[in-house]
Amino acid sequence: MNNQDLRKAGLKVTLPRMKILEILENAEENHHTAEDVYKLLLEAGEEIGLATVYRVLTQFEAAGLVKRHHFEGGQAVFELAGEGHHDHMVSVKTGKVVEFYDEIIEERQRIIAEEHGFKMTSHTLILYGEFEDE
Amino acid sequence: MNNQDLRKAGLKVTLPRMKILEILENAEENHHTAEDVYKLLLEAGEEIGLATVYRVLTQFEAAGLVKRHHFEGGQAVFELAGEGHHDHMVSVKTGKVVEFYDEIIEERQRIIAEEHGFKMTSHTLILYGEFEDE
DNA sequence: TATCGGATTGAGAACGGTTATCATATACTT
DNA sequence: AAGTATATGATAACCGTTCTCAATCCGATA
Repeated sequence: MNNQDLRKAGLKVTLPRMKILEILENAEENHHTAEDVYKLLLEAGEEIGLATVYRVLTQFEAAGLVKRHHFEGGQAVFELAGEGHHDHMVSVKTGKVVEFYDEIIEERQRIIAEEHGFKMTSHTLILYGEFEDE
Repeated sequence: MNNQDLRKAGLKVTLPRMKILEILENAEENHHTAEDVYKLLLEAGEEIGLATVYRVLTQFEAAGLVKRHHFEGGQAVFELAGEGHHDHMVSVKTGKVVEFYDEIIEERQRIIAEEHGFKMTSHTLILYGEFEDE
């Protein structure tokens, strides 16, 4: 992910955009709230405004570079959009997020949608609970 | 659903609580935002405050009488909690909601959770799209 | 490389949904 | 019917997010 990707997305290459991409790529966790990203940038010594973080993340989302999820808790979380779709398992205790993909579930969803005359454009499946080792 | 249910839930039987239950039971739609309920009550000539609606719905939720869902769009929606669990199909065009249940999906979720050492306590599956006849 | 014009930024105000505050009104006990 | 604790309604506060707008930056052009 680099300047070319930004340009391809129709976005000027600016410092805030590059820095935010950098954070999303190099952070330990894959899923961040806007405020997370903002704080990480401040800690890294960058001068950036929270509004810019929200704006840029929204632009990245529109460009397909990141995905936005609404887990429980009010704040949206963002992740770099890799190639494939996946669903999420979220710890209600620690917030830890694990991704998974199950073709059987995907297939059933398509079938159910069709049975209901429903043209499905997206879906979200989130499992809440806690990991046994936490 | 009646006064006994409220008492059983540890809630005093008050006018606002009864009226809100009534709305949830008799409305055309199964899924309502707090503001929906509020407006329906006003239209029905009731004097009630929005704060009360939120409070009561939250209490109902805690008592297991209603379920709260976070579909896209920011506002939470509430539905009477019937016996069984189900998932949702939401029209991004009209907001129409259809419920469904699929044992294969449920089963796969349990298996996947187990495979990840994850103690699942709840889950949400929402399909977004539009119905062919709308 | 210096200039220019439109896009982007940062600070803070504004916003929408929801929750907290608090004085008043209302259920349930005796 | 009276007393007491709980519930209510109006409104302020709250929190995450978006909007506003003057100042700044990017990058196409000369």
